[in-house]
Amino acid sequence: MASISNQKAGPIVSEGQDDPRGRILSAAGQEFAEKGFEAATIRDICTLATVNVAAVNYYFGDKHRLYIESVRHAHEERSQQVPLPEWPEGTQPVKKLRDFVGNMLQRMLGFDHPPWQVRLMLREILHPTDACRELVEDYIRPHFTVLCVILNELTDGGMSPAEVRRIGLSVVGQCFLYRAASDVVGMLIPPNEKKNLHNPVDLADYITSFCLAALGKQAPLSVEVSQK
Amino acid sequence: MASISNQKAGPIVSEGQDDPRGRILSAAGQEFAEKGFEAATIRDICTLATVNVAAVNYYFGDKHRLYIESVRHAHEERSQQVPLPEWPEGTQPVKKLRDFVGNMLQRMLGFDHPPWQVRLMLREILHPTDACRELVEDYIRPHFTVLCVILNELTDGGMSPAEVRRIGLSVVGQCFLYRAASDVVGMLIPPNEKKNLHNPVDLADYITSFCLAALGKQAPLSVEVSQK
DNA sequence: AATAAATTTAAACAGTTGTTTAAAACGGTT
DNA sequence: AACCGTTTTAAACAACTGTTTAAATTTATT
Repeated sequence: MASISNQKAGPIVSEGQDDPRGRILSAAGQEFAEKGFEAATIRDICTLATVNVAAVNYYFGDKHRLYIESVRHAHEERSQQVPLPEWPEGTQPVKKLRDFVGNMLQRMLGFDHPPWQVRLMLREILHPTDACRELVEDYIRPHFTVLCVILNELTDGGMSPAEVRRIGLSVVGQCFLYRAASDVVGMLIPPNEKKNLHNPVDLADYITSFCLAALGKQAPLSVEVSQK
Repeated sequence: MASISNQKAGPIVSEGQDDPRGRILSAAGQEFAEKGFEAATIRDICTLATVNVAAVNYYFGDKHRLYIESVRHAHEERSQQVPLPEWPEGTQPVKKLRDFVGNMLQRMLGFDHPPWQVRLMLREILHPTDACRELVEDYIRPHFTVLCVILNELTDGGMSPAEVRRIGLSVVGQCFLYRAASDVVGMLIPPNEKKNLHNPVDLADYITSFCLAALGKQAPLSVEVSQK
């Protein structure tokens, strides 16, 4: 007879090594990341996952629910791949900020080109769908909160939560540009400059310095010749 | 017989008031901006433009060339809508920077919600296609160059072009986040905070201050209680 | 080994897509 | 009024989309 999953979407359980569900999830993530929800086709996904076309509907119900699961799968994997750093008690806030920025850039930019997990999450950030809320609550907000705590420590609690958040967005924004608009950034600067300066380590040093200087925790980036 | 335009794509010329070409261009821009290239359909575009389905192929050849023209049309319109500010000779670099940031935010964020021209350009920046190169050369690079000149003035030529560009990207990045990730930003901060602080004017003041402080051209944002 | 459930398969479904066609309507010129 | 090229139209095209079907196969349980 027909399968049960037409109504409830999915078999009882499957977490093996070569389980088709996992292969579909991975293939779908890559296709959605590269082409977006509409342009990615179930047939391409199933070919990449070496399963039958009907497998998507059998395991996930429909394309939309597959997409939701793909985004969840992506940020869960990425959380394990690049976990937040942990600091021993008494670590200098300055070091924490530098570590955090380096960690964020590492997670966003990756080692060579960014993994599909990040590109899929990025799509959801730029053009949010139903999957966005969970992504924000389970992935983005926890990270952002850590940053705000560091910034609060750094400024000895001398700023309001709103001010702290605004500075946090300044930190994130500087990193975010290199990820979201990487192609355009690459067109705006000379190729060798991109090679030499635009790597996670040097960028983390620079962005941290920029923010520390703005907060008066470090000498300004520019030697001032004349005061206004 | 059949029309000539199958090979050459487009009639001789049409720049009237109610020309169908212009209506298609406008409708396509809105649809592409909202849904992206794949999800936007020629039929929806033509319905919105109140022309026949075949009009797109008659005037533009195919969907892809219509998209290219739409992006061009978008940034040309936006250049006229929000032109770069002009300063009388001798204007303080600090004021120029503040004006530039305010201008950029105004152009990106718009008055209420951003116009479709900006959202279409944003899509092209985030997921570049053939239309990207022209967008960068004719729109983005000129703006970025102006910013770099201002920053160079501001630091009295005391920085290398590469350093200037990097700081320029810090300025742009802070603005860019509020536009590209506006939904997620809105989820990360309290609603009233978004209303009170996240408008072009206050954001421009803050971002300018942040950068001026980092460059030592203004007092730090945070009063320092203890030096490291 | 036999039975039942779970999974996989090939084929088909109905709907939509971008694009093309050939005829009709339009607008200006002689 | 007749002719011309230009524009607009309704209809059709083939290809592709997500989804469903019912049978075949595998897997597990008795």
